[in-house]
Amino acid sequence: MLNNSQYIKKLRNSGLRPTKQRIKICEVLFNTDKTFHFTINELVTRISKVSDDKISLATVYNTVHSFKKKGYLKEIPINSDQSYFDTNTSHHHHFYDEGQKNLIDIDDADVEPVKINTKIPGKRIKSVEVLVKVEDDKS
Amino acid sequence: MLNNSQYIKKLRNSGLRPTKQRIKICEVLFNTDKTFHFTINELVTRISKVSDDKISLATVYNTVHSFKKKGYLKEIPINSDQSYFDTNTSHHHHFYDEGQKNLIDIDDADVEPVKINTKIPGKRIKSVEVLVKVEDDKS
DNA sequence: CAATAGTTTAGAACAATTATAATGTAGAAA
DNA sequence: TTTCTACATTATAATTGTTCTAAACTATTG
Repeated sequence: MLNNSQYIKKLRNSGLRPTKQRIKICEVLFNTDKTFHFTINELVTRISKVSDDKISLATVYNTVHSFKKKGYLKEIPINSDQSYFDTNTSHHHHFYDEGQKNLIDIDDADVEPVKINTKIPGKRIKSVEVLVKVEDDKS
Repeated sequence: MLNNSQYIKKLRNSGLRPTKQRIKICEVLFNTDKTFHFTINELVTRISKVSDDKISLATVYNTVHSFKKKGYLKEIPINSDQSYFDTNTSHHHHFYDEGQKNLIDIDDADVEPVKINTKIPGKRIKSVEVLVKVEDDKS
C-alpha cells in the first residue's frame, strides 16, 4: 500500500530504474491490502483494466522476473501449464485444488514447523514449502 | 523388479492393454531396484538406449499419464520448464537444487509429519508435499 | 477369423515463455 | 540543458514442452 514515489524509491533502491511500466506494475501488484496469486496472463488482464496504455507481454515477463529476483514476488511451486506468482512473500504455504486450479494461502501459523531430519552435504536449506492438494469431500 | 509377464499382468489388471510399447516403458521405469526421477525427454533417451525400435513421443506422453493415473508414477510439484515424474510412489518429499536442477528424495521417515491446523470447507486433503529448496552452503 | 474398441503414430497445433534487434528513455556527465 | 550511454521496452519471431488429430495398427472378444 504505497504511493508512486515510494515505488520509485523502492525500485531505485534495488537497482531497477523506475520506468512508468514498472511503476504501473507495482501499483497493480502492491496497491492493495490483500496479497494475491496470479499468472502472467491474469496480470496482463489486471493491467489492461486499470490502464489505457498497455505494457508489452515481454515487459510483464521481464518485470515479474526481476521482482521475483529482488524478493518482491514469490513463485509458487505447483505443476501447472503456467507459473503462479504470489505477492505474499512472507513464509507460508498453499492449498491447491487441482480440479478448479484454485490456490489458497495457508498461514504459516497454521502449519506446524516442518522438521527435516536429514541434509545434503555442502548444501543449505533455502526454503521449505508445503503444498497441500485438496479435492472435493464427497463423503 | 518384475519380468515381462508380470508387467503384462500388472497392465491387464489395471485395464491397460499390454502393448509392446507399454511393456518396454515398464521395463525402463521399473526394472531397477532404485527408484528415480525423470522428465519425458530423459525417458525418451533411456528408451532409445535400451531399444532399437523407437516409441513415438505421443505414446510416451500417453503412457506416462496413464501410469500416473493408475498410481505407478507420481508427478513432482516443482516449477520447471518441464514436468518431473517419480517412480517412487511411496509417500515422501524432495530436496531441489534450483541451480543444478537436481532433485533428491527425502525419505518420509526423515520428515516429521506435517500438521495442518486449518481446512477448507467441503474439501478433503489429498496429499501433503514438502519441497525443500537448497543452495550451495558457502559459509 | 471377424469385429471392435483401444493404441500408436507422425505431424500439426497450441500455449507459455524466451530471444532478437530496433527503438526509446532514465540518469549521469559535460 | 544537451549529450551520452547503459538500461528498458517493444513487436514479433523463435523456441519448447505438451496436446491434438485422424489415419493406421493391434489386442481382445465373440
